[in-house]
Amino acid sequence: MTSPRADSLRIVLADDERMVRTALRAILTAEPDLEVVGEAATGAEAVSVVRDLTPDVVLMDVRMPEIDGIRATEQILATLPDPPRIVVVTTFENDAYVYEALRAGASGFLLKRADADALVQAVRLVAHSDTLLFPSAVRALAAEHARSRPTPPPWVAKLTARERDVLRLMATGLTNAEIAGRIGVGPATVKTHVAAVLAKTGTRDRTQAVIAAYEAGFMKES
Amino acid sequence: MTSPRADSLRIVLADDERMVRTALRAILTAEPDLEVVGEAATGAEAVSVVRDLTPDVVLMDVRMPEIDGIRATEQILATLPDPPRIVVVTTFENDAYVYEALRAGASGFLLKRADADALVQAVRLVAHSDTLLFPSAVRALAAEHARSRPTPPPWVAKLTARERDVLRLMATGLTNAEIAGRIGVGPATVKTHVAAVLAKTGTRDRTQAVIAAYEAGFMKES
DNA sequence: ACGGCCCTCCCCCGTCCGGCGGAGGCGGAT
DNA sequence: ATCCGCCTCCGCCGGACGGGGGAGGGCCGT
Repeated sequence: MTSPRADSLRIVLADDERMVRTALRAILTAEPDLEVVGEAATGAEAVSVVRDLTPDVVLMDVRMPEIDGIRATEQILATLPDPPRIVVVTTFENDAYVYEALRAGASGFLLKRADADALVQAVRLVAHSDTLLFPSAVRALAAEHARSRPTPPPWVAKLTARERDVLRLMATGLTNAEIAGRIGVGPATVKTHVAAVLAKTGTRDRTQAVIAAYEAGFMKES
Repeated sequence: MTSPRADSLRIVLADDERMVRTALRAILTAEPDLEVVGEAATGAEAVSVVRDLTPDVVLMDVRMPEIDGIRATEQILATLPDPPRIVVVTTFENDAYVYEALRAGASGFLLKRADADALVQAVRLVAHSDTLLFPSAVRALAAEHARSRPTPPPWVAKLTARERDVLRLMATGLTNAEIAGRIGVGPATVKTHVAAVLAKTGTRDRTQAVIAAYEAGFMKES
């Protein structure tokens, strides 16, 4: 897709912290074959800067004001005919946003505490090739991960402790009577809790509630 | 962990196809800072060769006779005090083994059709750093992927096509009547299929059946 | 031609479930 | 001191569900 100029790699930095941009620029410009051609402090700015400068590689922070790195990545890849390779930069590994960014089409990701050597090699690597270390397999993996994620359910927070207990037991296949025996209350009480769970989850029967629990990843929070 | 010699990176190739080893050796030895110190044609051989030569990087094929690349990776990482970085080499992306290899502790993976430039850069990268492109986040992702796999349920095969349809619809929260309307049969027929599903899955009600479907990863085979 | 499997549908019946409205106690917040 | 949320229970009712048993038709392999 992106064809790097024969002379040097043109890079755009997008990060809301000036210090980070400065540090990245210092590291990258020390290399003769790398050139930082632009910076952006917000996602929106990143989109327009990239559109104007058509760099080879974008180092994109995930957490930025206005438009975050994921949306910016989406917009860049969707609107540009010959989009740059986008490397997502984050402070924490296991950042959930990273997976979404990869899903959005980012070519790689990078921790801010990576040393200078790794940084420049990564930029060169991602610019010259995508058959390696980030083939579509990883993107598919991330996509799958993100697909099972996008249910950061709003209702979980609204459930009371008791209702959570009951839902958890519902999701193991117990009947109301069995749940009652398990948590040491009367069957009528369980019915009340079940009704509350159904109302708060927006489901109409226990089966749908259990499905919602699974889809929301509720069963993994054991 | 691994501390590369200041002079050059010592590499071991493990692949059952001689041609592949030759090709990799040709590419790598063309670089002044890379040195191929050993080869192995089987997983078992790879383990002993690595143990003897203590290289910095191992390029490991996944599919090999006797012991495959995954087990070899496990054994190397488990038995050596200062293990090398292991890069898994595969022909096909989306190779399911790749995820298991990453889970076993491999530092990266590489497609055989990767070009020479990408190959050498990847080797350097993986030898010098792991804060980048394959931090533990990706490994955790691979682990999660592998963890959700090992549920190849025995009963799925025993379900008839119709019963699979019904189970799939059950797991979307539909009632028998709704399922009947959806697949264009009478409610009585659906009841029959549901009963068959319950019997074959060893569950007593639709809720437990849906749980079984989710636990078995049945819902991902859409 | 026959048995076997699958899909289709029927009736009866007992149970479980979910919706309705109501009630008491208890603790924390205002 | 009062209100509000949570937990605990009660009865009533209609509908959905699951078990049991039976039956007809189509397809396939023997």
